[in-house]
Amino acid sequence: MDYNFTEVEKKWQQYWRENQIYKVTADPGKPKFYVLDMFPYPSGAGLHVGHPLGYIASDIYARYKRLKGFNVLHPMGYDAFGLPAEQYAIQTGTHPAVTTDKNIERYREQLDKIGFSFDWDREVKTCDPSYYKWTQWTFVRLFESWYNKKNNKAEPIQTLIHHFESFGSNGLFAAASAHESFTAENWRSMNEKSRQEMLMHYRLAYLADTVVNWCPALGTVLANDEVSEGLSVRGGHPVERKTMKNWLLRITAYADRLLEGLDHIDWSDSLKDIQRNWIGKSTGGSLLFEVDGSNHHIEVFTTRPDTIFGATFMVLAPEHELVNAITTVGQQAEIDEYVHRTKNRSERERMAEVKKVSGAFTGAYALNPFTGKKIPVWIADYVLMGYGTGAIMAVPAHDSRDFAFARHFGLEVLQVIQKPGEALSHPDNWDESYDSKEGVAINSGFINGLEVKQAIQAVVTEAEKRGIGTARINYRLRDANFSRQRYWGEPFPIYYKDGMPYALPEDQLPLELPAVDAFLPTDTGEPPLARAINWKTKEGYPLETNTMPGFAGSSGYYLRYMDAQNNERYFSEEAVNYWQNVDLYMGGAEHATGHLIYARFWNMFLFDIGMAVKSEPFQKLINQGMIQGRSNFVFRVNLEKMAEYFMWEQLKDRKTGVLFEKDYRDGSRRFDFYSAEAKLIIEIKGQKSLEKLVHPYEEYCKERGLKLLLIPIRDFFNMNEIMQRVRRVLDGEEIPAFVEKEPMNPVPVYVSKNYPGREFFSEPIHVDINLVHNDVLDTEAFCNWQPHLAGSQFILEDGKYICGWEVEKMSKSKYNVQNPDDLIERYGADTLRLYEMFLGPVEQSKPWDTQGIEGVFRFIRKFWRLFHSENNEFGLSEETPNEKELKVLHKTIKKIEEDIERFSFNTAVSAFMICTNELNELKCNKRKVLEPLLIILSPYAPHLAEELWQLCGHQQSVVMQQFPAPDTRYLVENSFSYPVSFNGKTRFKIELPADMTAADIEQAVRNAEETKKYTEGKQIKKIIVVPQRIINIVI
RNA sequence: GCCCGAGUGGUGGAAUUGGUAGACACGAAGGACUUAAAAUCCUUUGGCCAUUGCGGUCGUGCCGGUUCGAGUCCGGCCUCGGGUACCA
Repeated sequence: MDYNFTEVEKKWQQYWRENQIYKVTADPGKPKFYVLDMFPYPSGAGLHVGHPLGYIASDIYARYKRLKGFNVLHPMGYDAFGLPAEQYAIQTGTHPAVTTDKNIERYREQLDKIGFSFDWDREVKTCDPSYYKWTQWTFVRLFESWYNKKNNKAEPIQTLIHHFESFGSNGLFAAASAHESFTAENWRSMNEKSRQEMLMHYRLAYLADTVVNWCPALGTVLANDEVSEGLSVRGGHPVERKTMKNWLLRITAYADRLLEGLDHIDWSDSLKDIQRNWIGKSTGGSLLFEVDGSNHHIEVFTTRPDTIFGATFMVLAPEHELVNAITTVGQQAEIDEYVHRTKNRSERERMAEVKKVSGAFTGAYALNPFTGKKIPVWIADYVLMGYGTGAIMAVPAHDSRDFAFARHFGLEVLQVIQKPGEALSHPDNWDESYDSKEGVAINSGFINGLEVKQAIQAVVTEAEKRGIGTARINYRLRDANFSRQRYWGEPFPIYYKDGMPYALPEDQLPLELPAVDAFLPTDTGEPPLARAINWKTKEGYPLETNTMPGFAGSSGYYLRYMDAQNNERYFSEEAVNYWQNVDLYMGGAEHATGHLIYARFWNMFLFDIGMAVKSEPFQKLINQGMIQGRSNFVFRVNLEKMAEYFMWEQLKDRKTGVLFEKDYRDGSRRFDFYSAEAKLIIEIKGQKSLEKLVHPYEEYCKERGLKLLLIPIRDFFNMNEIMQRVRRVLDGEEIPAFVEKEPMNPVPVYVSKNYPGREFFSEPIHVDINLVHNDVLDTEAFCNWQPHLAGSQFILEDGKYICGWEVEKMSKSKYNVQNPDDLIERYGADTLRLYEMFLGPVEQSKPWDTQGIEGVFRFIRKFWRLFHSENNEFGLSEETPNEKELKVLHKTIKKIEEDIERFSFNTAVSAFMICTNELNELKCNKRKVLEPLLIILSPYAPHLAEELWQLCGHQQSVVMQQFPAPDTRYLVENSFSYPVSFNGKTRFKIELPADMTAADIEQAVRNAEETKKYTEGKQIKKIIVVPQRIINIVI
């Protein structure tokens, strides 16, 4: 063994730990840099190779920045509250804290083995009371705040109370839930409870009745981003709609700032797009419709006020509050039935029936505010209560859903937008609605002839003038549901007095999670915390029994890292002023609509109240790609099918001189092979079936004067013998149809991937990737893998068994999970680090495949050998390096620096390989070349670099060194090999001085021998010369 | 349906601003060293034609365009991946 990575890596990991090499403190004398990874949820399965991909990339960057003189904050911790540990607790009774601690220990062990430069003194666990104290603290601040749209920031609830006392709700411009306006006198006459109820409409953390995503299987409510296609993201359980009282965060107050902030951060466009779509800003207007013969008004939101003249009916969501009030007696039964039906439909059913048109008529009519025309009011579930006002004006001519509805119920369709130059056709003849993104208004009273854009403006202006409408912006984003009916989460620091919630005073935080006798809801359906004994305040007020969701603890964790051990504050002012925000955040794009939105919101709020100093938490973000699994397959043979396949190979295409048919049918009978010419039936089956069938077959053949051959499957291991028998029959010989032999013990047979016909007689079965090396199966290990595989037979190709492969999700059941520990044991952490980077761009998703890791492993040993003699003795030359050697060194320094700066880690690894190959060729072992190389390699392969650095005679860790500057003097070339192309096709190369002028180059090329050959007497029209790049001759 | 992103050898990928397509690595084939294996080293390796050497020709999902020159830019299409979905 030339380089003992096992020993060396252990040695340095211990050194780093004992000497606290990666401990950082705020140091105003140095520029800061904050590199953060999305902290993991510690699952029972441990880390697989996909997790560290981002950690390795960020670790390399952090180490690089440190060598560049930055004070680098690079912490790690655990998102430790979560459903899996709680589900496990329900099943086994083990407290989630116990499971979580155990998992964290395992994670830590795995992380340590990879050699990360984390400052573990700053570790946080979201389930630790000293941490969640600040999650609770922030919640209380949210509860005690409202959003003032005039100042565009959150303010203490006190300022709102002052306003109420003086003006009531008048003159207020705030983010609030819908409610009746009131005067200062109203306010003063309210009792405590009513006032609290009123304040609840404004608080940034508020309690409200909401239609929620209820997941019965998990026994909890889920946020929108935790539900996908009507199923829970975790576990895939069905989700229902249910109305419940829950805590919500008024994130919608920040919708515009969340949107606007995206313009100032360095995230990928796709991620920004996802967030923009999720926020879903749409600009339009709200219009008020009178209900004919009543005092009720229906407000609608529309992005197309210009189509108001085409509104031929109106649709309300079935849950709309006015439905009951406006429904006529005659229609009551129908409406009730429809409302009942939609209410009791699961979310999945609703989504599955999207294409089906349904609805019911209320019997009421609304009046078009501009024309006064009576239009019928319907209800239908294609209108959602949660968006806009829960009511729409339907313009069937120009909206596909309204069109479908109108057609289904025979409602009027009226065209109001027309594209210039297009002929009018009657809407009755349309198959679909008419696209109205562009065009001019027709049939539209005072806006006739106006372009869409102008028409929208004109309608809004007119509506405002008449007091029947206003310009309005709407967001798709909903307030975030913050309650979970679960045990394993942060308790709310809230108690109830007279049914109204109040926040615990700060000195009573943290409110610790109580002990419970079981992790299940109570018999009355209350959350698990209701089981806790004495779950009330000192004064005896009951405490909230819901807990906070997963995203609570992960929203502000990056701030806590800045000052993780502070017992007095979330974090000190000094710390936040120094560390500011995250400069580089590495993590998965799957958090785009969850964590990454909530954290931005959380941070903006903390910014508003003067805690955070930057309004955006994560300046630059890189999404590491997902690592998919690469599964291997063996092909299990169906012996009968295989025998039939081989037989057919011998019989088909008149190979025997007579024509055979395969799968010949006679009534309900079927024969494998039949030849009308030779009057012969050949049947292949297992020995035992043949024994049973021999008589019926013989009878059948006798009746029809046919010859018969019954061939047991086992004979196929001797194809020659079978074909001899066939030939003898064809030659007219009388031979017995069936020869009884000893039955065969069936053993599983597996056929190699490229064996001819394999796909016809075998089926793929997942095989553990650890039994496969470069797609070649270790057949012995395979036989020992599972008991039923003992004694398996293999049909090989070129003496090997080649497996099939496919890219799939990494999962236990597919036997394709690769954990880093195994690889570290075999190749070492440095190889793993380099290989994960070498695989391709960090941002790209790719399958994990260990093919190729050997190459990186070889590089590590080659690099080691640059410093060692053939007998593995360390030794460097003190000679002055020559130009060539210096060029290799400085070229590499430059390339590595450029590559790290643009997060191109894979090409940097290549550059190290090229450099090593070149120095190897130059037989260079000079200290002046190799030492700087160690420093630039150290972010990638820290253990190897430390060991060699020490062998070089240095006392201080390589981590403490400075990144060398490339000396461009050595990079200057004095000649350049120009590719000469003709009409863009490269033909030959010409070596010319690098500083030659374009004119001289042109002349040199004209005179070149080869030029004449390729012009072949044709006239040169033009020569393009790009110095130091190319020459192109146009002929 | 709508909004993004990506398609390059047998494989992972490189080509940074429109300028030598396939760097680097794996795999494969052949060879050296070795009693043997491992390790190491050398040669070849996009397809087709030619092969004694020279070379020729096609080629970055498909079709077209801009340009002296296109993997890179533009238009249209196909396939795959991600997001989202009665959002008015």
